[in-house]
Amino acid sequence: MRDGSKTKELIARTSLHLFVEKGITETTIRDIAAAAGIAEGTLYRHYESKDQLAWELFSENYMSFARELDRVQEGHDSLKDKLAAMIHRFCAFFDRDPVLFSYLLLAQHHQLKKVTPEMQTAVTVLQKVIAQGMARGEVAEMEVELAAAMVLGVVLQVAVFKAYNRINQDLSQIGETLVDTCWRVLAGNGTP
Amino acid sequence: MRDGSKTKELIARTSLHLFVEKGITETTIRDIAAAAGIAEGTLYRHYESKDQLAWELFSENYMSFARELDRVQEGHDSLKDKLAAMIHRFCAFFDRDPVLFSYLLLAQHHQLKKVTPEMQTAVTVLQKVIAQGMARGEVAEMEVELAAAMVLGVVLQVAVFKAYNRINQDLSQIGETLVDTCWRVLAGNGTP
DNA sequence: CCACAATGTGAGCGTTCACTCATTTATTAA
DNA sequence: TTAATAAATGAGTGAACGCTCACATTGTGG
Repeated sequence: MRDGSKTKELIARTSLHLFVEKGITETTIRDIAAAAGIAEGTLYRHYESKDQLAWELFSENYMSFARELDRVQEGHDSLKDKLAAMIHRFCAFFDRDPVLFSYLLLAQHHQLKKVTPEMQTAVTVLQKVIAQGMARGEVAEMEVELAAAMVLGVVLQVAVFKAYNRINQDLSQIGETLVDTCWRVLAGNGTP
Repeated sequence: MRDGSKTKELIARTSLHLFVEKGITETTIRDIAAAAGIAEGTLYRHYESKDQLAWELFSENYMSFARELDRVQEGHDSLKDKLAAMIHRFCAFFDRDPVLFSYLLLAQHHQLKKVTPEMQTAVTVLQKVIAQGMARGEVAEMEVELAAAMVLGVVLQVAVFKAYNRINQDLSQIGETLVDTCWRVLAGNGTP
């Protein structure tokens, strides 16, 4: 018998590889099982559904991105600059024309409708962050933009991810963690 | 018995409505047949597959958009201004950072890979149009941008449409028509 | 060595969906 | 009226897919 946690890791690595290669909808449980050299049933000992597997991999990746951003604050400037530049453009374009931005992102009416609630949540969070951040007078403009882009960017990414891959998981969980990370980036590991 | 062409039109209208409402992948043949009050088999008398039906509706819509652009050249300036403004922003953002643009549009590596060939074709066409347009010295800068955005925009739209709805139709057909229209816009109904 | 739990297996279930085809119904031409 | 053609029908087909479950295998504590 194989060690349980090793098998789970194997499934995670194999499926992530296939998801990136072919997309989630196009990757079947049979594909994953065959590629990992395990039976289909085994996968369900470790993950309760394909949705959950995909979601876990996806949020893990975004958590490591968030951790990366934390490290940016600790002085790794070249990554910070790179990210800041990217995110600045991201933000600037969204500021200039959010409707066009959304339109380009999703390109179809029914997908736009799906995303709108999450987008509004993101905007609300964003406004709170900016308002409180400004009020406290501790936050540089770039940092607000960084945080804002983080929230907006990730939420939009999640929305697109969901639209593309037809995943039905809830956004609230990842949303909360993102707001936490956002605050830490803004206030330097402090709590709101 | 119903008149054949009337039935085809009914199918077209009904399915377009459902496609816009729910998306193509989420709309089944049964949905369309039920909504139109016909049997499933009837649909296949008029369209050889769901792909073909979706594609026909989609390209029809873009053809009418192209015709709209033709009419712009004939003096309907407010629409031209409106389109030009929209397309200018579209172009400017693409110019500034095509990689980020594509990334935002598609948000996932495997979808990017699918689109790349068509994108390259579009860029080639675009370069030809600009080069020849400039050489002939007849084309205002804005018109080049308009045409460029038209080609790029529509091809990208088609690519996103395909990625979202998993349609496997070829792009070459619509591509040629687009280049034709492009030339007519540039040269005022002349041929290259 | 045995009992028991944890893990692995893969044939098969239930469902969905695009598509087919034998049959029925309507239209037209002679 | 009748024969021939065109259109419409919907039960049925086969394939794909996520997921289950009865059973097999392996590890562990007493």
